[in-house]
Amino acid sequence: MQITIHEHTARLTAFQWKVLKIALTIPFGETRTYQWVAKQAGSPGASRAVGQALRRNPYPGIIPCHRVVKSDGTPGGYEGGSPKRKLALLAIEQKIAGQMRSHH
DNA sequence: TGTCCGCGGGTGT
DNA sequence: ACACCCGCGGACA
Repeated sequence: MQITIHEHTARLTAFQWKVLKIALTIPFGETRTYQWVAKQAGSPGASRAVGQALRRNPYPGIIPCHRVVKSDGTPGGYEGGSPKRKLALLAIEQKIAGQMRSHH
């Protein structure tokens, strides 16, 4: 069975889809900044708009919006303003990534 | 730290 | 067309 994602079904704009697809390319255990995502999307300076797009992430858990953090090192927003879960997810990912490396 | 302002895309009216 | 909203960024104190 073939699955096709129709972009209009989730009511997201082209820019928002672009942002979500870019988020998918961030490797496990790593982070990028909102600014970085904005540049990848071809709109440097649209970092706030990136936040808006990530907030509308229709596939939480699949699209790793938690890997996008602020440029000053603080985590930035997550699921209605709880950075705790965001930090916890990142800590887990980084721990697992480290174990994977040591096992080769 | 906290505050302030510019920013660019989105949403409602 | 307009006003208002933001999961931001950079500057400055």
